[in-house]
Amino acid sequence: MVKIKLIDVAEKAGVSKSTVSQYLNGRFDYMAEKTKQRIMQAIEELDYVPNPIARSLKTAKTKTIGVIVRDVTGSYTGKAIRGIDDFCKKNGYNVLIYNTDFDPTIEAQSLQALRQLNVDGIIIASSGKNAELICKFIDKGLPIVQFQLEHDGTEKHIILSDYRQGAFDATDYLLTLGHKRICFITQHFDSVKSRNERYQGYLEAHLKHGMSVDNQLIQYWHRETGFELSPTEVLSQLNPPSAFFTQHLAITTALLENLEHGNITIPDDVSVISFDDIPMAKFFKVPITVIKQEPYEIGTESATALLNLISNERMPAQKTMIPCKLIKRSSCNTQ
Amino acid sequence: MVKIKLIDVAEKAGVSKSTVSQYLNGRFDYMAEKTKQRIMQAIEELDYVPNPIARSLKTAKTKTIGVIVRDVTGSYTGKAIRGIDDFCKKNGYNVLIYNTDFDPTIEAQSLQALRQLNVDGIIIASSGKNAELICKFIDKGLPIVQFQLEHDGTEKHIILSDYRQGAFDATDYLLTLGHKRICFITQHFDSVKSRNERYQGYLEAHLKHGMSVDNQLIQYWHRETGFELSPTEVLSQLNPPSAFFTQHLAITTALLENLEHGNITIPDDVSVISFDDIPMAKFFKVPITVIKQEPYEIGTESATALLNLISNERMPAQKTMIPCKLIKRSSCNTQ
DNA sequence: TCGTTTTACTAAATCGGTTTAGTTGATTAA
DNA sequence: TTAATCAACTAAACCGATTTAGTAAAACGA
Repeated sequence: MVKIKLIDVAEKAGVSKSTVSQYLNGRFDYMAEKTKQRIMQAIEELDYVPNPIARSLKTAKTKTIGVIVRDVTGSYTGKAIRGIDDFCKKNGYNVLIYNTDFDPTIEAQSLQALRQLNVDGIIIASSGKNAELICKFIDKGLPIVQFQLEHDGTEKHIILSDYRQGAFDATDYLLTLGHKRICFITQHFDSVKSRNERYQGYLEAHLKHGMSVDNQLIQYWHRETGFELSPTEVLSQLNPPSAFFTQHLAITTALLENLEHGNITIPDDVSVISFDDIPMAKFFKVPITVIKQEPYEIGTESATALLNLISNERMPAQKTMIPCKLIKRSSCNTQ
Repeated sequence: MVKIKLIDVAEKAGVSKSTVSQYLNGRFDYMAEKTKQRIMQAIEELDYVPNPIARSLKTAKTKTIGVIVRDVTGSYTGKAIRGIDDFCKKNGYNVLIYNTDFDPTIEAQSLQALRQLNVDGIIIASSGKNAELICKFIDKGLPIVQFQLEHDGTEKHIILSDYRQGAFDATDYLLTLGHKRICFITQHFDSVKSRNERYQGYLEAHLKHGMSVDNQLIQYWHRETGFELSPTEVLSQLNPPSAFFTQHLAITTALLENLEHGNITIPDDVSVISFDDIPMAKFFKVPITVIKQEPYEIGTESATALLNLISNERMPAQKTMIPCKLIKRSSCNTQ
């Protein structure tokens, strides 16, 4: 198969390479109508498609962006990627995905790899451990948009759920149902702003109901080691909570396992509300009430922001928050 | 930020561009040890990284492969992609993902797009509607590996589950439990070999148990329009089945919805077994017994095959089947 | 009528590597 | 001693586009 190239088109149309290139790039300022026609026809007849590699070499643009996530396999991440990809494809961009598996070192390597590949921009759900590297890249002119998690609040362009509102709604709902002690299970705050925001929402809801929060109600879960204090143990303490509010799906899964293991029934023994929607939740023994995020929309918003950033060099920093939605199912009892 | 290029390295090391290029490509045949050292050091000091675009232009290799799937968001597809990606990254390849949303037209466009991007190869879970295009590309020398679904059996390189064995095991299990009438719910066969293979497995199991199959037991589901005859209706027929065997997750979901709606309980009223594992199945009201596929492994196998094909030009055609595994949960009763 | 613009196009440099065809000096074989 | 071989490099062409600087002819203005 002989690859048709620009010079073939030029010869066929009886013009120079330059003119064909002008045509391809829509610079018709000083081009005779009939020249245009001839080039168009030559392209048509030869079934010519420009070589993006050659173009990239000269323009230093690849029409490709990189996306760094923890794991495409996750339900939030999968949908976010779909949102990013759909928007990018629609705008002529390709996307390269890098999985970090929650490892900041791999995250750093991915950032480096993407830069070496000359991507036009990067969308990253960062661990927060590579803030300096990200800043360095931004300073060097590489457009970067973050999503999913805010860390120190210095992020320039970031799109995420309105965690405060989501956590507020969840807590408010439970308090309205009459719960007095709601156990908030989170990963360690580690100065991750998004985790704190949820906590703020939780606090504000208590404030609204004129209630205070007992520190014992804040419980921690680690990705590697699980719960610091298992939910069943929490329930056997003095003044146990009547509800659990888990901050993401992995915690919810661990919670459900633990409760099942301890023969504790939802919602009779304890109510449960979870951040993140659960696939096929309706078939659960107890369909879990959740705060649903909109990962697909977060994806499209991130991609929109990045492509803007790519074309508009100097865009003002901007933080976009997508509202969460309370989906009532049957894991919460009135008290 | 000044981009370091090959010529900078050459100057610093006091050699020509060619020599540096030789070094980069590991052609040390006639290179003095101290030259090697000097180049190495220059690269080190300048923190030089070759520009892959420039390299691609000359070599006509992009170190990128394309993957065409229906939807990354699916649990099978997501894991398969992870498998492909992990293997490719490990071998210095990047992967571009194209989603078709089950639309053969988009599939064709994706194939064209990937070819225009000069990917080194393509992995595709094809709809079967673009067999000629795929053949044309293969003939033109573009390595292509298929996975997930076999259509006319003429596929050159293909990796998929051993559907016949999986369906056999599922059916055998139900028959052993004493079921006499098992309803097999599938999409229309449409001469898709993988769907037929499942059916063959289903038949063979019956054969083993000395039983015949009633054609009424084969029921159809369409992606757009749902069931031809709803499961509840099937159950209200003369000689109803005592078990359903669904051929993939989307059908299972539809089945469960329909049964719930008709107040039919699993497994008391009817047993259910499903192809494809179900995420978080253990929390279901009735944890569904499934035939689990190994999408991650299918992904890595596909990638392995493709990279071999890319380097070994003429590889013999090869079909790889990954065994399925029966996961017994509690949706099947003894009869 | 002659200089200045404007129009319509092109030659050649460029992007950053790879690769081919040499070149040079030293070593070996006849 | 001299041609042939070999080791260690290099000059220059090339990949397929874009872009800059420039040219020739036509149109315009005074």
